[in-house]
Amino acid sequence: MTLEDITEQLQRARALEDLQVITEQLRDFYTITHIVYHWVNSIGERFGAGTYSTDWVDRYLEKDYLRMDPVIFGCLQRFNPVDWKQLDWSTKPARAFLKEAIEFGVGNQGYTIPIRGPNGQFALFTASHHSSDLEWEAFIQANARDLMIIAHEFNKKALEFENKTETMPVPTLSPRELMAMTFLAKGFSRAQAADELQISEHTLRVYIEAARHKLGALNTTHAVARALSSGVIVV
Amino acid sequence: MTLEDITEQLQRARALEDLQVITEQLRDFYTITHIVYHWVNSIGERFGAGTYSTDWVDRYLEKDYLRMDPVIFGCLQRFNPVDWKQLDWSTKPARAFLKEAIEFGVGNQGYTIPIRGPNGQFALFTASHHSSDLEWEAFIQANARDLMIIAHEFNKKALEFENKTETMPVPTLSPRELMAMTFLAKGFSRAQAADELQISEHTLRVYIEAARHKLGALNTTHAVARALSSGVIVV
DNA sequence: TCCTGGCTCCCCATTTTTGGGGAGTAGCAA
DNA sequence: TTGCTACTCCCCAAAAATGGGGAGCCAGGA
Repeated sequence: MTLEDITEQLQRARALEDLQVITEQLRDFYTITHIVYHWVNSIGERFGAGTYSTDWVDRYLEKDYLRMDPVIFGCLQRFNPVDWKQLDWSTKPARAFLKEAIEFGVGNQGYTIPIRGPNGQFALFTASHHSSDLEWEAFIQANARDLMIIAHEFNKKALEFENKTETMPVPTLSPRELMAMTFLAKGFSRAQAADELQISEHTLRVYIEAARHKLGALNTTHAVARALSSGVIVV
Repeated sequence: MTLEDITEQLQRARALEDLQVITEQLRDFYTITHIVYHWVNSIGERFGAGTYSTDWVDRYLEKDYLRMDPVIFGCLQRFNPVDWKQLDWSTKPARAFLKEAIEFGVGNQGYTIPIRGPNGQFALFTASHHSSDLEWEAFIQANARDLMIIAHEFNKKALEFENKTETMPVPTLSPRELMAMTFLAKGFSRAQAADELQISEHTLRVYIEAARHKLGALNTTHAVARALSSGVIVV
């Protein structure tokens, strides 16, 4: 089975289970210990496909390691893929976590690609292996680009699956409504925003209300949050 | 000059001007009309390197086309690169905008890759050309992967430059502060959020205030907006 | 033509938020 | 031990936001 075969299969994937199978194929293709795709969607639900043992996944969730995993933390602040060696393992809990991970069969080497989608969607694609630093470096050097492309294909699929289920069409705000929301997002009070737009505060209120209703928001803050995370406005 | 030469040069780039030169080299290498990298950083500043005429850039900024450009709008909601033909050009202002863009020398075809970095950073990498649909499709088919890798290299550099100069370090919110902001972003009132967190509303207020100060925000809505667009919280 | 949508203005009372202040607990690290 | 940070609770008065209502003007599409 070649890499081309696998990516083709990835593009044909129809459900989450297919992604699971593909992580296994990739692991075998590269003859490494693990391939994992881990995804936090726009409403905070988590989902993963990968070759970690279920014991480890269960333990990870149970102990809420998400909150202290240096890989997650590092990737949230980075754009580039990270080799695990680059991360900050200096704190005690971080080292304990790493030790436990290795006991559960995670490789001592790892390379994780952060992927970001619209609406704050965030995902990680990880390759992990038991090997020496030198071997691992060579592996990364040789395969970094392919891994990145594959990671993106995975995320494409994950978003595709998500969109099938729920999508609220993004409402169209009028120019004044956009302005109003933008000023609010910038921290202006209603009075200030009205002043800036050279209209009465009462009028501004009408826009905010209109925008709120269009966005299906419960209050002004919610409306601004929705407008921002749906990309309707940019601050 | 080969593509390898150009990417190597990209990796050696030291300043924004270097990126400008590289867009020109890429344009010539692919023999297309334009290559543009456009970037909105975490504090809303805009920056671009590319081969568009300065006339067009000036006009674009002057008319505030950012707010109605379907390319921007489409990319904000998508993960995949978009061919301009897929976008929604049905509104009148959108069509007028396109017409004007073509008059100013922008190609009738275009392919734009959205790129997202940490802290809500967002960038676009665009290839544009004057050509038939078929020719363009072939070009994209042949070069999509390379373009994506190049786009990522560009963004890597841009983030590198940014970090050198100014960075308002992203504040670290405590778990409770994060919860508070998250509930507010979800549209909960303070009373509801406090209820949800099983604490008094007074306590919740302390968190909101603390988060506000850490985020340098003028009011709650502003704080939520900043938390969202800096990626501190995800709703 | 009529009708819709966008823009503008005004009133009311009620609820919510804000901006200060202070004070005690627990846990972790130097 | 002595800090520091996170978490929890409380008071008050002033400012801001909310949720209804109504009304007129203009432009563009059916």
